Amino acid sequence: MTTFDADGRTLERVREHVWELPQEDGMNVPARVLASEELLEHIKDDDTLDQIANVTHLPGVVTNALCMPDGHQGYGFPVGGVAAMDAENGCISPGGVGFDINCGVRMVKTTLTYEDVAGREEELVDALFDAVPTGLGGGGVVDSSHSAVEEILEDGMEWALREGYAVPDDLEHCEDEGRRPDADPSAVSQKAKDRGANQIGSLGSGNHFLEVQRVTDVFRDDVADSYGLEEDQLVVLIHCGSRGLGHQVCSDYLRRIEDEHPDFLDSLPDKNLAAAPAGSALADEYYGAMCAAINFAWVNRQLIMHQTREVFADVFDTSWEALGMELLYDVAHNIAKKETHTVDGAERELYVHRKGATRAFPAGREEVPPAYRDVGQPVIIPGSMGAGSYVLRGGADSLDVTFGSTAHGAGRLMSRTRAKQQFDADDVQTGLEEHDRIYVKAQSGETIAEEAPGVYKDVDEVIRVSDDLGIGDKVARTFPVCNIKG
DNA sequence: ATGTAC
Repeated sequence: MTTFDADGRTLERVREHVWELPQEDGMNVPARVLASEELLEHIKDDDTLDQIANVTHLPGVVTNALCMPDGHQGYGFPVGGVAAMDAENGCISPGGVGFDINCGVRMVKTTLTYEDVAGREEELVDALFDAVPTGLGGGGVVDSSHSAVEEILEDGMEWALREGYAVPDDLEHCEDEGRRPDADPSAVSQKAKDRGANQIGSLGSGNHFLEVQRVTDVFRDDVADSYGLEEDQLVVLIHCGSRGLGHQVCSDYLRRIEDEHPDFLDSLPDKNLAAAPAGSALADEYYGAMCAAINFAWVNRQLIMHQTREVFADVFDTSWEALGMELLYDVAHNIAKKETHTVDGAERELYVHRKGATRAFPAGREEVPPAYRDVGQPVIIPGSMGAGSYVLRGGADSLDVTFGSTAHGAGRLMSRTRAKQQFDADDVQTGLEEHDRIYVKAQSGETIAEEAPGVYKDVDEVIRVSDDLGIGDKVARTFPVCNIKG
């Protein structure tokens, strides 16, 4: 048997790119890491492997807890963690979703090409920076109003449609059509609502960004045709989440689990795995609050897309419709969801947790919108601001291997603290501009250092593993033109 | 990720 020695833990090779931590001690199932040996080298010395093993201690976890190819250590669960718990006898874990509930990515298409924007990058990046609020703290696209927050939490993208910020096609091209019907605004604390009220339509900070990109490669012509993507086309990527509102929801429920289920918490190897038993009142409340925060995040991305459309219409002196600025798809990176999966030949209702992982449903699955049902859902995976991104399609094997999931990014190589020691913001910014003609404009220099291309793994390697495994297949690759961030 | 603290 081939093994990989990782600082005290031994991974057993199941097949190419599939490594197993065998079941031992309190593990309910084995854990699996999906990675090449090159990617394993990046995580062998940190807490990633301990964390994914810890996840298997949670009650009702099914088949395997999984770490995606871009995985790295996180809070309780690793980032890049996928775990499915039985919806009746299992549990639901805020730590398995993450603080930034429905952090996610959408791609907006255009009919422009790189030629149309070459030489005008700075004009465009300045206009986008002016139109889209960035950075920590408050300030959104729409004025704060408590009734608006309530409606957004309840209705998600349907609110945006009613208010004239969306067209019906935008809803069709969101996971869950941009609305989680299980949302329960009454389960969201007033404090969370207050934090969200003046952040409706704001990018935030950290790894969140808005990037204009050009399509540089098409790998699967038939799928790219279905998605409306071709070489040299200009597209826009929007990456952000639920801001302070989602963060507050996560904090509130972690605290409540500590207060209300202390014995259960004590039985787990890591307190940060905090989970509420399925069927408990607290589990239902968290699920309702999380779904509401998910709705909020969709509206957040929608309003940023709305601003983007207006900016392009202004800069190119036409309408966004004439520029073909349709939403390709909006994917969530941090969510849990009740889904039906086949486990050992039987259909089961599961809470699938994807924390830093993307749903990657293949052709035929009913949740995939009709426009993409014959080819599989689009999966949008951002790399770093110097590397560009990928569009994949949900792979035929994803349901068997990962509960229909794949990676969500390149994955960090180092902490933000270390990144700031290692990189200088001005050097990074001028390097990108002079070497790659990538124009970056940020609210804070610290963010540029924290998000320097060198702090990320090789996104090409992450995608290679996803494609080889058949969980997410390469469709197209993009390269940055200009980027705004917090 | 985040008004970076219980």
